[in-house]
Amino acid sequence: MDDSIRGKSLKLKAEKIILHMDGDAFFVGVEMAKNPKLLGKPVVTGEERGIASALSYEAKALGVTRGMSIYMIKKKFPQVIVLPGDYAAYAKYSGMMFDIVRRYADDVEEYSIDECFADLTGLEGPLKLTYREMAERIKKEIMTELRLSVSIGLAPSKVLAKVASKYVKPNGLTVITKETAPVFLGKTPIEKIWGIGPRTAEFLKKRGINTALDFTNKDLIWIRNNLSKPYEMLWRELCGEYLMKIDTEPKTVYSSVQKTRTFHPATNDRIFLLSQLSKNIEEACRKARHYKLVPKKVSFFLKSQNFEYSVCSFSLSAPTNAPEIIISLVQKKFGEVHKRGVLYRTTGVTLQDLVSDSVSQGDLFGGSDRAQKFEQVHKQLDSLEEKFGKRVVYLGSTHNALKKKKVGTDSDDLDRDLLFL
DNA sequence: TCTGGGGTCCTAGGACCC
DNA sequence: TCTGGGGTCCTAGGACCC
Repeated sequence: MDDSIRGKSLKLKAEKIILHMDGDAFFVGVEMAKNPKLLGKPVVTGEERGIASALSYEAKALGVTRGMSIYMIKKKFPQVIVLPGDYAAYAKYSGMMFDIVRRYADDVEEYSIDECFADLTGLEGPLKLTYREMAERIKKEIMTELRLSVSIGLAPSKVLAKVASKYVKPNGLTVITKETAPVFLGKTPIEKIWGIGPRTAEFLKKRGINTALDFTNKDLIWIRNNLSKPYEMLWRELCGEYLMKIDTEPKTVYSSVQKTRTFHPATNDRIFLLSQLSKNIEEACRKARHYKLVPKKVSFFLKSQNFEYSVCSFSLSAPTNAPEIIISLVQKKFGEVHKRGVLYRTTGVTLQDLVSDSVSQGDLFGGSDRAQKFEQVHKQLDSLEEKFGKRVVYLGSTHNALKKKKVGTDSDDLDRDLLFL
């Protein structure tokens, strides 16, 4: 075989074809699929949170932006239709969307509720379709079966596939190859690259790197000397190397679980803040129990009006997901983060270093009797709540968080049965 | 971006040891 | 008392993602 031909065929074989699919204004898209009367209208979701989480392109055209307060939207744009989020529906449509991609590819990574990656490499022959035709079919099936619009990018690496799917949006289909990449990268501002946030973008711009092409034109030595480890992989992926693997495992393990709550007006009230933390802890523990996980460490924080964090973290002598234990420890440490005269807007708790509860149960030195009794009680309560719907029972220490909740008060919170332990 | 909520990974630097 | 050098482990905090 001629050397140049052999070189070429090896290269073709090595080249990966990665698909990235991104839902267009996904939450709003699902709302329109559920209720086609909304099509063509300015729609936003996020009413329950008080800020816009997704906007239809019509709403965007009016000047509504993501994160804008619902109050402001209703005042300035009375024609906009404001909807509460319907997360169960989003999850359902998300699953159906990914199943359509699975008709074509075995290896699909569900990256977020509205995004996935898939490996199409080598499917041209068996499917008797070009890669572009596969993407076209996926788009068409999602549109006709689910009435959803998506944008797709095809490229030899994940990072380039992300560039491609963003390049034309909504309803786009963009193919980038190693050869054509410079054209696309030259038109992509550096801050639009997946993995480059505001801090790194600022750092790079100061050094004259304004586009993704400027970035790939730097040599690898420069990247290594000036940036941290993950950016080398980013650089190589932008150059067309396939390094970030498709991860098809569904997410069932967490290394941490976090619950936070913002309220307004900001406050310094100890009792109120502690009751908010108590609620955070209850909810985080509930989630940990659901995944049969127990934390070895706990951290909690107060965030001030100026967005300054005061954090406190501590290890548990024995892992537990019984909120009573954790609440009493947080109460003891509260003084370390709470300062007089500072107004706080957010509380939060993170359960860290989660391990399987079966592992910790078998431990002779494991939980105290007290902790294990609480854990038993919560197991019972969890199944009770399965039956009667969520939030049947709250701890007494959480009572204040419900009573004093200022925003988005749903009145039946107050009527729920409270259990004082 | 006048800023909600839930995650992950990496790094610098301290503690501790020889 | 002052002085090295080197290794490991852990933690806090930064930066990023959707």
